[in-house]
Amino acid sequence: MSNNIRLRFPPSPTGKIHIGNMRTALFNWLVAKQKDGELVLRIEDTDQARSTKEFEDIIIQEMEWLGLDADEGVGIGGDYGPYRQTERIDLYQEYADKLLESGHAYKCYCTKEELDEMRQKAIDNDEMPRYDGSCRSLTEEERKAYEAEGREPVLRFKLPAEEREIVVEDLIRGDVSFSSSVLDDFIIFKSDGMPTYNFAVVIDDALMKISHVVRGEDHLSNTPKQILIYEALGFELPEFAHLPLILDENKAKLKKRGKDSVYIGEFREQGYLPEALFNFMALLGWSTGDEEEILSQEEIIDRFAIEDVNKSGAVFDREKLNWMNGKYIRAAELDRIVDLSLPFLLESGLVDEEYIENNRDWLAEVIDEVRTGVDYLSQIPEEAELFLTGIEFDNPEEAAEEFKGADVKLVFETLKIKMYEREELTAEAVGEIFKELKNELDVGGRTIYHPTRLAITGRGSGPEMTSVISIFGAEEIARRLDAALELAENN
RNA sequence: GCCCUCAUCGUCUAGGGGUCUAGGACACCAGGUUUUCAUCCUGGCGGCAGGGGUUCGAAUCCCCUUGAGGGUACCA
Repeated sequence: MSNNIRLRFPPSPTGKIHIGNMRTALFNWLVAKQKDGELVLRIEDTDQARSTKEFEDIIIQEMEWLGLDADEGVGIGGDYGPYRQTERIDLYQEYADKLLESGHAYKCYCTKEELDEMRQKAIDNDEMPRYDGSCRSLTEEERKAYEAEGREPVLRFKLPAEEREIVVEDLIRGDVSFSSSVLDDFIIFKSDGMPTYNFAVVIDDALMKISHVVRGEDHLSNTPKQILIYEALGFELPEFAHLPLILDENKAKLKKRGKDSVYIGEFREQGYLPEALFNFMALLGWSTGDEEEILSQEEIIDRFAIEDVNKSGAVFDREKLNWMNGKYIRAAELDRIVDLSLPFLLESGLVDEEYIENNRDWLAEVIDEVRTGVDYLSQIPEEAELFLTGIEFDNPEEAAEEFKGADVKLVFETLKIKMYEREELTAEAVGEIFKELKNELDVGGRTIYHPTRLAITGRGSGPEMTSVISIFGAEEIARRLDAALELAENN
């Protein structure tokens, strides 16, 4: 399947991966899948101070969880490796040398302090902070003198002498043009021997034969610099597409550390379903245009087009994600939801391994009932609690009063009899029993339902009574009814 | 400061000159189902940032203003 369509997702492992990054990965994946191309996972770890292997593992793990499989890259291999930038230094060096030879780059010995001073002075004078090019034409003696001082040079890209327009042809935004005069001689190799982002990204994308560069809008302003490098090296330009950013509740670029965490791992740990997150992320900046928003992976791949992506930023709306996730939870195979819910139940202490072993079917019934009310699976325990613990009234005296009411005993006793009359106590059967109760007994609906619910669940509200009774079974219900009556007599 | 981008209900969006008294989804509100909560169904509230043009006719095209965001690092 080689049609020269190649995309890449190049995260830097300097933090846990969040919604913003993953949405970019998703869009790249979608284009690759749809155009029958390949997706490359490249790790941009040139920031030695902040990159860690641990974060790299997290990225891979979370992509896998969401089903965003790469065809090539770190952890997978391929013909264009290595795929970690720190393992590609020789390559960057090689192309940097070419630039040096062709006169497109030069060594700069200015220290960070000198640069900072220069920048500050410019800002103070209300001028644009740009590198002044003082090392542009150093003599051999000056160079030697600096080296004798022990200064480690950086490599700077030399801007074209003549001012010119640099046009980024963007699939989403159309042509965006920049004047070279707003750029300065930017650094392509750091003094620690690492390439800078703008340089490495060009070398990698070119050498890895990337055809489509799909990335966040925050990279748009850097693109002209990269285009200059492509040109200086005689590389062919890829297609560019700059995605709108995902914003936080304050409409600012999503931070790695916000009020509400947006790390992918936390969504997983809270019991969000990967397909729900997938669906939701796809709709951040893109839409099919018609009314249905619950879309399968296939439908999304089928209908996605990078050209249809929005230009404006999208606020991450957790409410909508919750709604969507709830939909998916209700629609999913019960078995799977049970498997995914068990760890939460275990953690809550409501059940233990042995209990699960012996009561899996019963737990499945409970979970099935309770899943209608949750947004994510970590909410299962609190919803399931009333099925898994004994009755405890918040206020026993008040409860007792409720049970002392006229006809309550009659209702309870009749209910018991009718339950035992049934072969199978399905929710439908219980429904019929309640109807009979209402018809045969001369009591109001409230007298039937409210005390019954209280006696059985200890609460004033909760899942539907017919389901609760069906799930517990006649015997347990009878016990609870009796206990309630007893409470009434003793208070 | 300078450069770039963006601008439709609170939020995600449809809309690419007339069919828009602007459609859908989430949230919210009301009603129905469930004599509870939730689910589910129905209905409602709510928006083209402002000002100029162009045009017989602008949410749609152009300009300005305003606002928001991004970039301007030996971060990526």
